Amino acid sequence: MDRIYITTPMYYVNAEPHLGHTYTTVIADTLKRYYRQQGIDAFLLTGTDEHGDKIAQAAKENGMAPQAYADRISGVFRATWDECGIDYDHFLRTTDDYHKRYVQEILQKLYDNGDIYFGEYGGFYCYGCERFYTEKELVGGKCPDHQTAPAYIKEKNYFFRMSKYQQRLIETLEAKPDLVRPERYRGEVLAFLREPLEDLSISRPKSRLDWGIPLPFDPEHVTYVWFDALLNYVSALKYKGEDVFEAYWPKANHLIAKDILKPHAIYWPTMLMAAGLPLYEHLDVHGYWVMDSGKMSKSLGNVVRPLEMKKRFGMDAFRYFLLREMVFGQDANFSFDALVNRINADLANNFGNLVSRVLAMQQRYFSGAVQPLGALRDEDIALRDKFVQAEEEMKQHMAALQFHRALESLWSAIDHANRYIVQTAPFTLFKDEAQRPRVGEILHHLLEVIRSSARLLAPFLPDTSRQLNRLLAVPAGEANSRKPWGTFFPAGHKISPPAVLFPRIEPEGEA
RNA sequence: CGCGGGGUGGAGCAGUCUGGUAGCUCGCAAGGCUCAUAACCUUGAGGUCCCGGGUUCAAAUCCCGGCCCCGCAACCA
Repeated sequence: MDRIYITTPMYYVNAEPHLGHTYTTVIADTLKRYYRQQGIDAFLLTGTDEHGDKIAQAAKENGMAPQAYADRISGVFRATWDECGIDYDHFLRTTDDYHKRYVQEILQKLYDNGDIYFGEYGGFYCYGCERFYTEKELVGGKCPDHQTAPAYIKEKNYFFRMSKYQQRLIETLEAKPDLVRPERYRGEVLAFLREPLEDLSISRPKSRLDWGIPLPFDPEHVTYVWFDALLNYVSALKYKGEDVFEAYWPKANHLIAKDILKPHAIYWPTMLMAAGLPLYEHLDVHGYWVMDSGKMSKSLGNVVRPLEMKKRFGMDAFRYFLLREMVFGQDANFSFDALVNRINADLANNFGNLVSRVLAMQQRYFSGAVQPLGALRDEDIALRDKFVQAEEEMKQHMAALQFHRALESLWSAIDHANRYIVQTAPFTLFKDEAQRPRVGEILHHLLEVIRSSARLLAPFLPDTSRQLNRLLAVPAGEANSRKPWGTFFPAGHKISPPAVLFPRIEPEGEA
């Protein structure tokens, strides 16, 4: 059986879930549902990253112990994904015992193999980034990320011999063009690797930071947060069992945003090489959501919180927007106008209204009873083929992570169905008694449209898909039926009256 | 020579990798339908696809050069 292992990053618990976290998690969930539907066994991992300086500081500011603070935020993440209906298989916390043990196991292994050595390091350290900067990297003497002057500190550190694996990593990237996707990020990584790679400092003296995993070979030091966090992708599987690990590693698709490209494209593969593990299959990198109204800011009150979006627009509508609006890999704009526009145009008008008119006619003309089908006419065949075509296109686009195009393809078929109604005009034909059997056929085809849509939408809009199947009275377990067009509904099968799937959102309704 | 993204009808965006009628949403104009969530359907107006070269039978798309805009501040995906 084919398998795929889908991961989100372990979200750093210094902030509560916002738009970015939600996007990554939603595409991960969509992919999982999609692969499952294709008969591919998919395992979805998410979780929280809880060690490090920033967390220790944030906890202090909140007057809490680091663990208590991490417990709270991690709990918010988990509750959020639960509330959003994210179908994850495991939620890892980097403070979980099994994870800590695994990190120590790997550290010991690399130490024994000579890939970790003790050295002295002096340099400009940015507390915000939790990393040292070379003078060359500083911009005007300040950290390019935080615009603050770093402190010069000198300390004994343990180093991972990352440089040793540089050549092998370059060769791997060249041999596997789809290891890092989309292309532009692979290029970025290769560009970075043209410069000599420095060894990675992987420890912090306890005197400076004690909120971390102690090194097994030197309890006076704790593990650098990235070295700790990256190993989660393996430790989670190991925790589930050696058989689970064997089943899913290395069939990993890591989903990340572009800001954490370097740890995932450079640290992580070299760590895997040193640990003697095969590399992941894909690193899938997406862009940022840019707020139309300026920066995302608490003070401006425009922070996008997933649960508020769910409450205000419905989770499926929000998912639709995220998946349809962003081109995977590129930045996209987030605005309420665009969101409302998408919901009204695509979901309420085109699709919701289509379902509504079909079910209304089915109800009014035949009391909901499905009518028998005769020979297909040209327009019926064209309609069916449009959905066959959409499904094929969706398959290609999903393989390329082109969610927006997958949905576009489906909507092209949905548009065709709206045209089909106008062209065949069942509401006119119905006035002629002799034409009523044909009206029954037309509606039968339109019910197939809805059933196909429910199936094709399932990974993207799971709740809507379920609701559609309920309206169609599709028996449990047959939602994914591939029975040929026109053979699914027996004559007399009762369909429910229409329901409003996506209410139109009036512009003045937004704050 | 810091890195990266982008410049496509009034607005917002796809399309560019794998050259071959320039597409979508909104808006605008006219018409149709009345089953439907004032939704749906048809037609129309509106485009030097940033500029200049080059390759080609053919370039928004490939190559070279140039111009302009935007991020790299953050609660960070």
